[in-house]
Amino acid sequence: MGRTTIRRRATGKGAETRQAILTHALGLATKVGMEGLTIGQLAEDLGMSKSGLFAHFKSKDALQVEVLRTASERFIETVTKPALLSPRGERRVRAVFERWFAWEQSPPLPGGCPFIAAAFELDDRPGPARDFLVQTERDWFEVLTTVARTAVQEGDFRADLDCEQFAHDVYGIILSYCHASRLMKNPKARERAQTAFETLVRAARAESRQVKAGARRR
Amino acid sequence: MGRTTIRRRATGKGAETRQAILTHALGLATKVGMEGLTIGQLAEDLGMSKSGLFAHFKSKDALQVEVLRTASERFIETVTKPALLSPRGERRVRAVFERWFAWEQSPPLPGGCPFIAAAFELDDRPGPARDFLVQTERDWFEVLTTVARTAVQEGDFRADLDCEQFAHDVYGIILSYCHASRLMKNPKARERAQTAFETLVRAARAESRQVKAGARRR
DNA sequence: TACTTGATCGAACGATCGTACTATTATCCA
DNA sequence: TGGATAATAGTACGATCGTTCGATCAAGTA
Repeated sequence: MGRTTIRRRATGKGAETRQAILTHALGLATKVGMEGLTIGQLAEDLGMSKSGLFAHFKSKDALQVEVLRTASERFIETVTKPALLSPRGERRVRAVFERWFAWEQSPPLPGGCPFIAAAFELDDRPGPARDFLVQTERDWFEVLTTVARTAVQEGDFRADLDCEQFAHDVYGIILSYCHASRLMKNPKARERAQTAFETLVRAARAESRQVKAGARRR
Repeated sequence: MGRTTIRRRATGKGAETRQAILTHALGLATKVGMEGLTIGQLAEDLGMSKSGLFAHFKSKDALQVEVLRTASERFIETVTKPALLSPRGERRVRAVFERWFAWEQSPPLPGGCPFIAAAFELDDRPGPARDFLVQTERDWFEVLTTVARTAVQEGDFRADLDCEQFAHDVYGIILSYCHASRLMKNPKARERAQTAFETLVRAARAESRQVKAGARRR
């Protein structure tokens, strides 16, 4: 019933190399996918031996999970935490949306958001990597839903807003942005996403009462 | 300047086997992805030798392109053509949307829409497969944009509707449906997609004048 | 029936995959 | 500083990858 976490030293040389591996692996995974990740390629890129690298993780499955875990930690630092510094309500919803683009375009992720790539890669491949990803995406949906619900509580959004539908719709905007931007190389992708988002927010707003001053955007 | 198409017999035993290969490969690709496709696996599944199968395509790149071409042809038969039988206007827009779900859930595609999976798999991998996919997606966007524009011409949709934005938004609904349905196994995925679509259509409708009788749904 | 052509097979290529073992070196603490 | 332990390297394994080549088999035409 207990955690099956492996005892592992948090400090020392090993931990450093391990982090270096995961950082590089994450960036690589955004380009070649999670299955495209290769022990041999990673070892060559980092100038170490296959077996030396492999020893840090005991299987490729485990490596994939650790890469996703690394991504998840960085996502929280890049998107969730900063967004929670914004004032509750619509502004926080906007902050989450904007931080997400900072995440997607950040230099450590040359191929874009690893979760989205993994979502369509692993959706039909059961295993620990897929399981971990699903949990991560659940957490992300909960963030989206919660900030929307907060905006309802603050009176920015309609009381009868379906916050889960709102979260679902926001993710649709994000996904179509990735498609337009990464595959189609459409220069208007960001603009289209913003337009869709503004429409969605406008429809979510409380119309019947004047909201407390300044709660609207800017 | 000429086509680089290879002369190939359209009939005979070879063409039959070739089709059988492509049909099976397409279904397999929806589950394991385009890179996950393997000559050896295909050969074993179809009970033939690797080299015998390989002879039909002269490289894996070519095989991938042919799989995408097969998918494209079936997509047109399953989605585009039937939708064009619906009356012009909003009803045709709805038909395209509905036919797409029939496509995504059709038995030959056990892993869902191959284009969407490929879009996120190949977006960072230049090559002929990616090039072909981009063209296919361009065509699909053009279908979406055109049916929306037709609805404007018919007076169902607002005259100032941004039809490309509409197409972009519809695809966002479709993408978030795939995410919710395939990865998250959310039973409400279809429902959420329909809700989002109805909102989008409602916002696109011409409100200022009474549209010709019966053009509204049902 | 002979010959041509297309379709398929069998075997093998070098490369690379994930993984397992055993050394050897580096690091850390008493 | 020495001895324990962690980190890395070396080598090898069986499997599978895409691909090549020559042989064999089937079909159709003369």
